[in-house]
Amino acid sequence: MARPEDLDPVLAELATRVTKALEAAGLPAADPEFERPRQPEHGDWATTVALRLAKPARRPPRDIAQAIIDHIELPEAVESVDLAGPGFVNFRLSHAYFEEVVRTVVAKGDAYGRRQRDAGQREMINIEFVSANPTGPLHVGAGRWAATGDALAELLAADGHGVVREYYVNDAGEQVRRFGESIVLVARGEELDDDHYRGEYIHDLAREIRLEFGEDFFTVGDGIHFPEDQPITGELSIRRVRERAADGPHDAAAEERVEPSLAAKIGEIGVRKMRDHIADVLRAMGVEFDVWFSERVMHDQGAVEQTIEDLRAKGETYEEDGALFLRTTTYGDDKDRVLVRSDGRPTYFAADCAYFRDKWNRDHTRLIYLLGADHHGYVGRLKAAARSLGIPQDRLEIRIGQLVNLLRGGEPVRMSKRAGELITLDEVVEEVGSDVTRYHFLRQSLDTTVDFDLDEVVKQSMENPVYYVQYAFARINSLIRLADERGFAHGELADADLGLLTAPAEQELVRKLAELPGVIADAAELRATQRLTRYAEELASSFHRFYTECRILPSDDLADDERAAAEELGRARYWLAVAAKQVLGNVLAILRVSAPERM
RNA sequence: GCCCCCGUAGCUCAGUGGAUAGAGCACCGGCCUCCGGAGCCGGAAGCGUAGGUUCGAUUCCUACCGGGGGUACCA
Repeated sequence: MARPEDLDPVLAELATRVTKALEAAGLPAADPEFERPRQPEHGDWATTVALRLAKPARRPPRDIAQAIIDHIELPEAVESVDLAGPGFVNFRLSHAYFEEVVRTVVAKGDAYGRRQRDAGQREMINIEFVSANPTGPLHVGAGRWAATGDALAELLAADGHGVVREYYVNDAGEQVRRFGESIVLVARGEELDDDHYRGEYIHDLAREIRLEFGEDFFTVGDGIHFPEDQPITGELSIRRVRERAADGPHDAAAEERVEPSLAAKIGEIGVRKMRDHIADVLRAMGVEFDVWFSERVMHDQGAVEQTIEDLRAKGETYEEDGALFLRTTTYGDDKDRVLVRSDGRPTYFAADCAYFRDKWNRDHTRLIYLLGADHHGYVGRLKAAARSLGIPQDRLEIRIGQLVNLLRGGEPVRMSKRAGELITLDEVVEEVGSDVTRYHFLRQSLDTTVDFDLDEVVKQSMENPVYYVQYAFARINSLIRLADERGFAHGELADADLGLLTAPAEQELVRKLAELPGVIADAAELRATQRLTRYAEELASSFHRFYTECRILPSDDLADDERAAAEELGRARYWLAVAAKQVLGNVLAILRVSAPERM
């Protein structure tokens, strides 16, 4: 957890003073950890160091706390200190401290809350997410990884790290051939087998390819020539998709039905189209990847073979029954994994290893994988593979997110084999919007299974928390707009007397503004986007209360003697509102949820 | 069988060792002469069970109960 004293010089100073007080009181040295008390009556910061010290010092915690209080020299920004409960030492910050917060927010602007790190503290993080196979449209669950991965990336950047967003495209191998074969068979009007991809989108692809390349494309076979630089264009209209048949036994006969090279070629084209479509959908959700990493290119460049050779040379492999195994059990995996099948073809796991090597060689200091719970079984072998390749254990981080239940009116949307109707992500985004979709996913912990009820999300859209937050933002804008229209003389922040902000609602709001740096640091460290959405809701709530209780612009019907005071107070409140807008805007920017001027 | 996640208010979820466990929805009662009522204020209601560690456990450990997912020379 980020230490508050690393983020705030005042806290750092206070930590020093506590340490000195311990020394002056003849107590053992200890790290004074600070936390924010839940109850406002308990002050702004508390340390539990007296409770921790009770045992080693063999004195009652309250005595120790009192000794600290007796010996401490308070920094100027700390107004008071007191002893409470079993031995808490509570500190209350001065009003001047919070006035400074408002000034800092306005001065730093978009940078407020973000962390600057020294070169030594700064990581170069690669975060891989979504990476859905480009053999079909994205389902709703992928939306969760899109929203969460993207916001986490933004959060890590805000925490001062370098970040690369990456999508691994499985565009090689057996599944591409099978995908291409599915398209060809559909184009020829032939029956599909159980292990073929099926769905309206396969028909769409077949139709499109026919339009672009001609009817012969599906019948000529191996002899056909494909110009490498042929532009692939055309709108893909994917709507209702029948679920592809899965889990079927591998049917060797299916391989003979379409010439392998033709199937592979068509599959390649289909994959490119699907990948473009996926990129479009993700873009509609505000997600832009820095790297689309092609598995096929990696194979073409011999990186997979090279990696297998490296592993063999390092003595991490052995042969058995004609297959080459990687000894992943050495590194805690349940069983050793096949790198090269007995028929000589490398497995996908071999490609995963090569991909690891490539990523690590790109000078990242940390590799984050965001995977769904359905891939939980891969974690052991991925970690083992990374270690086999010499990637330090603590540099690879695999986050498992629980799955999304797609519901309609409280009933699960069936995903049965043939008849099941699957709702794609682009349909959802189109129907409920990117902001609602993202926010819904970002609000929940990765450890929680999310229910995404199409009816509820649409029906409740007007009472969705995202609107509560956006409404607060729009409301502040409206206020500032109105101030301008009325010619309210808000002057410069430097001239405003922020000392006038003493009402409870004002204090609460300013304190909330002061929390942002810590919230960002903790959320980034815990990889927990829900910390930010909660904070956004709390901040919006604080603003709404402030707005309700505190008149900002002076009323029209004031006597002259009241007017001057009201305007003075109004100026201070105006700048508080400006700071609130800045902070709320900064949070929404990290979440990549829009901050509307009006709604 | 083994592995992972979850069990907190009527419902959906926050809270990864601290003080009186918090939001939203739903329910009940208040607040519009003036800046956006998509708002504000108040009320009722909860840590699956049993042990353990600790000054202190919703949080960490063990067992059990209940729900979800995973356990391929698949891709």
